[in-house]
Amino acid sequence: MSTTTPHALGERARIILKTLIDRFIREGEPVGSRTIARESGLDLSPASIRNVLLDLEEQGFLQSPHTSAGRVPTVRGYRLFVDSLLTVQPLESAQLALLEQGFVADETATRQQVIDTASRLLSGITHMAGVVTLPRREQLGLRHIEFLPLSGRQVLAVLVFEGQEVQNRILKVERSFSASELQQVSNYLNSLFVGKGIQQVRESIVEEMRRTRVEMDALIRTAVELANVAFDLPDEADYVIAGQSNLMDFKELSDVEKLRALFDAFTAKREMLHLLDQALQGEGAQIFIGEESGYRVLDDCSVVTAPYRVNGQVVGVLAVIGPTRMAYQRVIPIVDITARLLGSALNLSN
Amino acid sequence: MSTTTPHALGERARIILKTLIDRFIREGEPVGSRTIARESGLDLSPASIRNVLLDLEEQGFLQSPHTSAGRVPTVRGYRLFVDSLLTVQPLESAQLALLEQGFVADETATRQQVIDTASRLLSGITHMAGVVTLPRREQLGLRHIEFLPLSGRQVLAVLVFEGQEVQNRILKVERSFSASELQQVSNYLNSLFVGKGIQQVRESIVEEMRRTRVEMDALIRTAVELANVAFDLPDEADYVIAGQSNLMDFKELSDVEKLRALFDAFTAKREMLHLLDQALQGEGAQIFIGEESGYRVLDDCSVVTAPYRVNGQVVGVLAVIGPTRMAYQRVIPIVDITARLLGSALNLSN
DNA sequence: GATTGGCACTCTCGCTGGTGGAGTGCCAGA
DNA sequence: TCTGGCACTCCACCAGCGAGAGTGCCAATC
Repeated sequence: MSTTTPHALGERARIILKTLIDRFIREGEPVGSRTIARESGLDLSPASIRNVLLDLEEQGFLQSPHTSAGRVPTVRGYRLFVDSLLTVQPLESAQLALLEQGFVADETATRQQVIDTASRLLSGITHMAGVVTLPRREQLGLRHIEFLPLSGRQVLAVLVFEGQEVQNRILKVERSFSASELQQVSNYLNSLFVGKGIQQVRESIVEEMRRTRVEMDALIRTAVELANVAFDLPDEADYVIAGQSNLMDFKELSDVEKLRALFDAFTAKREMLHLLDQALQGEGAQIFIGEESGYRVLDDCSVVTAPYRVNGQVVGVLAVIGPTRMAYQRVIPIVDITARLLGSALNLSN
Repeated sequence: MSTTTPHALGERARIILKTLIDRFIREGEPVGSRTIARESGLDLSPASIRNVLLDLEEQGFLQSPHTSAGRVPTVRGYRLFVDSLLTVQPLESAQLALLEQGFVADETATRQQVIDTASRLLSGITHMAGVVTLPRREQLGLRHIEFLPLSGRQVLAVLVFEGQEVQNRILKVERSFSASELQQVSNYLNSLFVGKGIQQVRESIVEEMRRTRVEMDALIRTAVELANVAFDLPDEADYVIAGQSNLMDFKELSDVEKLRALFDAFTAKREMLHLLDQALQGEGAQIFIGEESGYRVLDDCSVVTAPYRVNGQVVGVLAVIGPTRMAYQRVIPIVDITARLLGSALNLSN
């Protein structure tokens, strides 16, 4: 690369770039030198601004749709903006209130309801799409396990986790079990597993299975076998999305083809889940701008994510999806705070 | 009304109307007299056809977008077409196979999965939006009820219904209960309620409560009170939708405003549920064309519905939603057969 | 009397060329 | 180093035009 390193930008260039992007985010139209001269606060003529703009364009931070149309940020421009130019706004108190009200401690709310609320709030406040992944059970401690006889060769397994999460599974079994038999099985497994995460439970099961071969207690053997089936099913990741249709209002996403591809990706979920998984690792808010996400359908979108915690463990992530031209300085704190509120709402009443 | 009654249409007019609508459904563009002269099989010149078209337009079955643009069916035209002109096609064997494969007896499938499959199949085969309401629990018999102690003042209620339906509810209670206490409660309630529908259960509860005032058995009293809470929560109607984005491909729905309103209605669900409720009453397939539905957002859409049964009881309805210009003769049997297949898939393994 | 060919009419759609405005790049002068 | 001036480019908008499609009506025909 013969271009200078990105951060060799002078103060003036930085101010001009920031002014341009601020303006573009607000108005959505290419910004010309005259506008910047007026708004930047720098006492410079449009002509001088133009020189700087030319530099910025050469360095790949800006581009112009055509010769006489002002300039528009590139992905690289947004990146610089987000990383070092942006001044994160404190959340407006009205919006904060809205969020807090949304999560008002309602002890009867199910996990599903809390998650729905979160994604609806995200999309409602930002006017974009809000996404919340379901808590990964891998990370949640088991509160309770129970097996119930159904008719015939069916057993109902009920797994209760921290964070309001209840799972039912209907198991097909070899022979029928009596209620009291299953009761004992449940008791035994509870004493063994409660408090552990699924991963630990699986390890325990393996260990128990080894032990069982030696110690020939029929009950324990049954218990371990049932547990093995109950915990065998894969831990499918999933998410809830709200406000998809908000995206239809952005003119930069008005290409029907692309919009449709985007919506299809939302329902197919696979790619989105991959992306959101990456955000699970990171610490705080994370931002994927345009092509950075690596998924074609998101080329014209940015994704702002933040992980949320239950019991100190990161169990999921929430995100706002909108056009690359979004008010990052507003969205970032919204996602951040919602993540915290969601975490504590799920912690409640464990 | 001075106009003649709708069915005073002569045979010739009927043939012409049918030809026109068939063609319009296939091609999507206003149909002119020449086209009809060629396709109708009638040995008439375009000029004669025009005379008939004029009549049909005066009677409100057709309209022309502008003076020189051929003609297009009105809602009334479609209605007549659907009610008495249409020749329902037998389902293509390829599609039938697709449907049957989709519902192949998989005993491990949950109710949710079966429903999802149904709506996905509907939308996949028709290339429109597929909707399936969840089975109304009101109509489903109870297979099993169980109460489990959680920590503190929480009790987990598990309700298992016919049709693979399992419901969990975390109840807040006045005092904590022991496992064995709840076991007894569960046993008692099972003996009382199993096999009954929710409505009957509620009646039983009321009756029991009256009895309880006299007979002062603490256990029974507790049981009835818990049951009262567990069955008190409302039976929320809900549905699953698939292939929403298919609708974006129809040029007649390309108005972004309207499309957005439609999508919002799908997520809000309320209006849609009202509409689908109506279809619960009817016998077989039912069709709402354009404004007939009574909901603005559906003005440009038609909805083809059919109820489905579990244990002989109508418990839900499925629907295909698309533009008024849809291939009714194909869609009707698809919806019909899917309804039957869904019903038997849910009956399975009760 | 129903049917038909002829015809004038209407409306849309796509193409063309012209104009005004916005913004640029560059250069010469301060 | 900054600035005013200037020629240039490109888009968006509009009007005008011709082709094409389809109509309604009328007079002629079977």
